Amino acid sequence: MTKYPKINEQMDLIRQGTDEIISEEQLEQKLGSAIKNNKPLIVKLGCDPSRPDLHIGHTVVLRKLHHFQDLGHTAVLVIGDFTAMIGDPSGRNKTRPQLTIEEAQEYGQTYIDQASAVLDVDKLKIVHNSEWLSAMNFNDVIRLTSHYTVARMLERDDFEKRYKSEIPISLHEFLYPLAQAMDSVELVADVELGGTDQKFNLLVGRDLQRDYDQDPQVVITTPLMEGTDGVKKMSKSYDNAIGLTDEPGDMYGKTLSIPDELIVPYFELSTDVSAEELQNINSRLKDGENPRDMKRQLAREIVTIYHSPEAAKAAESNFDRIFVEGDEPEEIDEYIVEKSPVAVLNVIHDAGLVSSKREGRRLIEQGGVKIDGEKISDINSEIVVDKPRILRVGKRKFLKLVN
RNA sequence: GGGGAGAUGGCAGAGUGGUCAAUUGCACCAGACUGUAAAUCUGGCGGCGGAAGCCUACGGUGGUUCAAAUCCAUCUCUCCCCA
Repeated sequence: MTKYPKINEQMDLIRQGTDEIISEEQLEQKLGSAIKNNKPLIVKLGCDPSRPDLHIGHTVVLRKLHHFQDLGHTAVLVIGDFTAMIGDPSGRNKTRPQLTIEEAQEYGQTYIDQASAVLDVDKLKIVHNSEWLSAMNFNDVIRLTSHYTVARMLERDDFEKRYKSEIPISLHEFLYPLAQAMDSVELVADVELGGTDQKFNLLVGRDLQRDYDQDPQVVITTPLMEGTDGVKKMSKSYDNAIGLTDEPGDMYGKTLSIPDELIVPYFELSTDVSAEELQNINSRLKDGENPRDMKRQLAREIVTIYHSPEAAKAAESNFDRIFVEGDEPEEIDEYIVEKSPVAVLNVIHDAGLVSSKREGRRLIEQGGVKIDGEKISDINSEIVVDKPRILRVGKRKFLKLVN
């Protein structure tokens, strides 16, 4: 009669790769009543559509949401279009552009498209928080804010830090956690997921639900993934992210550039390898096997998830050609040159391989430009395109010159 | 409402009349090396130019000066303290 796995089996899966569950007892209770009443749990994940470029760090929590889908529960993705329209000023002197409704909608869709690599979109319930938040009037807002105190707001880590280091905090930023909590009330969420940096916001949801006489949601946080630099958390703005829409070659290369210590965490958080396989990788590393081989496997896994096994294979052999053997890739974009003896500097500039001639000069001076494998040293060098020529700028940029 | 401090290149943060296209660190790019787009070392890191040089730039605008990121006025924004 039951379509749900046993509670302890569910718990095992849920615990995998999570940072914290607040609280496990409540979760078990909720799972129990879900089975008893044959009523799936409402599992909520909010997303910020203002930056729709997802990277594999985002997929950690999406993967967790997928687990709940697998267990038969209702996954709800809340597109934070309302909050995105207001424009989060944190970060300062950026004057972040406020999104229009259309943009927020469009970005939301992009988000869903990318998330579909990890989630079961057909079973996903998607809502926009503008549906209820924009309907609130000032009276509602005041009543909402009265549920929380300034002192409690300042408990939040980043608010506290900003306050102490004299970085401005706008009043409306205090409304963000409340708005997000309102989403939980509106959805009567049983569980809310988020990265560890979201813990505060998620907890506010619990408090608010209690005030609204709801059973408080269980909060589950997932670890933040470190970026490819191994120093900061993964983020597009730190330029240390592996984007879900990255080309296979980029994905593969970026993965190989991670520090060795990140191999296991990456496997754990961003791939679907089994616990046994993870164990295996761990012991191979301990036995002193060349970490490169594990890293290559990791890179293949990742490219396979977002592209295909074939793309992974191609990316790998391409990588070997270029970086291991110093050879050219098999496929190179063509660029048509109009007149035949043409200055190398002009070509690399016109073709967009460098952003300015100044930069092109620097590269030539430093020996970073090659034609058919021959280093160019003279800034005024011209090239005769009597046959296709391979132009290489730096390590990774190639162009086949034709006429 | 009163008083004080500040706004500098992607970020952090020096510089307080010429020697400043602006010290330094991070990030970034290239070269060498390497299992790697890791680490390390070397070079570079506004634009045009072969170069000399020129142009644009230190929150906005206007001014003083032979000369301003630096001085003055004003505007915008931010932080702190007192009420």
